[in-house]
Amino acid sequence: MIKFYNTLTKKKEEFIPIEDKIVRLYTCGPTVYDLAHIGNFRAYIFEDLLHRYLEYRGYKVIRVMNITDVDDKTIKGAKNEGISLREFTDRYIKIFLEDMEILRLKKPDYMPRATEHIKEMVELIKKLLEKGYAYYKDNSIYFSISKFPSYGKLSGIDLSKIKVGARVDADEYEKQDVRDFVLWKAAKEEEGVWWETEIGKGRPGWHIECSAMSMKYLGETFDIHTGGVDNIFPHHENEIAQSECATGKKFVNYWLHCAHLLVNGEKMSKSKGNFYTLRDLLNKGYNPIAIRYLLLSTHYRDPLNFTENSLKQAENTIKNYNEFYQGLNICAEEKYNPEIKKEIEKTREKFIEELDNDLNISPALSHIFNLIKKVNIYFSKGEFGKQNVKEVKEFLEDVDNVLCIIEKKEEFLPEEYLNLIKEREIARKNKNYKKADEIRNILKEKGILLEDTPYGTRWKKIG
RNA sequence: GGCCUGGUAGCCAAGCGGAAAGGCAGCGGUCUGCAAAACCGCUAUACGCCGGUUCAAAUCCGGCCCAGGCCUCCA
Repeated sequence: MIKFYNTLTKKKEEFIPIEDKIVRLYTCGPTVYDLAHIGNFRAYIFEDLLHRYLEYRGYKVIRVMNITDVDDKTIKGAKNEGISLREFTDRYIKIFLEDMEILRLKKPDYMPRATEHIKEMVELIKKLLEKGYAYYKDNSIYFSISKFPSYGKLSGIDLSKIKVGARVDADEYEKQDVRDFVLWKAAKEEEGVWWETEIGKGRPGWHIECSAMSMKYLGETFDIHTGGVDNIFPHHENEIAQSECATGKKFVNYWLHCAHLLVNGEKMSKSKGNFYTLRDLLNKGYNPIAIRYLLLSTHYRDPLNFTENSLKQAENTIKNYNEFYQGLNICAEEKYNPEIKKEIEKTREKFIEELDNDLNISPALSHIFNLIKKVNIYFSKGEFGKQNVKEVKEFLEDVDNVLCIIEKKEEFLPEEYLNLIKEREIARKNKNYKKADEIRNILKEKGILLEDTPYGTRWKKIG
């Protein structure tokens, strides 16, 4: 039984999809005006874990990740560079997709762009106008939150306590009530970005795209909607309001939000100089799989404190994990140890049990490490066979459908080195240790480390 | 000001009422011809601080301190 913490009910609840064995999932995606930073990727990695784990548990997942390619920041960015909005956002979409691949983020089934769904947004706004939930003011269209009594149910916000003032953009758009939010922004000459539509000349507000696109691809009511905690209010609250008023139906059953990432215990910001994009870290030589692992290994609802030190630790973990995975290959014995299979199955059960519990990844990982320890004991005692190798590797590959941290390297050694290794094994058998050590040192200088195991000598490349 | 998180060993991080998972780093040992790897042991009488509830608290309650988030377009 899978349980998720639902922001809407503030409780852990059993997950029951609307349609058996199918999950309709909407994950808030990027606004493509700049490179995504690791804080953003924390959210995307959480969404990736959710996606992969649901599939691991046998669900067919239909997932949408929106791309916000029209908003104040993208318009401004394009204008600054004197290029079209399309050209500008295309560039960042391309980089984003590359970054996703580097971090092994599973591609959603749909990645709709806001600018390609103006028609759907207009339809939705028309519906809200017809039903009296929206009103025109100076050619912009606003949603009237006073018409939706349950406004605030997601964030638990008390409207009467909303501070009116500093952060309200008073001069730009006139609203009846400062707490109302904009559905459609009247065209502004200086922006140069607008669409001629039935509801007027203008461009969409931010919230409406997610409602329009999620409903288009997932239906008027769907299973899961995710994002960062900062999206709870106002973004997701507004999505609920506009969607439920338009359809008269419940919008989303489960709302999942991930906590923020901190850097050295502080909020990441450009002025503090603790701002990292994925590219920054790659340029420093960090292993992207370690970045993935680090962002993955803390529970999604807990704040994650990112430091380069912890990233180095993650690199070591990933290195050890993969050396274990690779290192089993040396064993080609015919013998079979039935205990291994039992341990694997126990581990698999615990792995599932933990992740079923609101994606509780840390203990799930600890069970895998405990298995590795047990396998190492049998392995070094010589109580291991090639069928066991296969079993263990298959298990790690199985959980890797969720974790994606195995680095499958096809590494080859030149013939002459392989011959040296053979020579050394003969020397060792003849107790000619001087020669054996010489060969080992020669190879070490070439960056090849030899390890003698009960099953023969294995090698690995060292950095 | 209102609402909400987190503060567990050198570092990262689980546990959330009944004898402190796991990872990384370090030290000592076992194995090994020697290494490497692995394994074993040691590194939190203790979970931000102070009180309280309880037979029993890291876990519940109150207060305080620190860090962070949201309060109209930030994942």
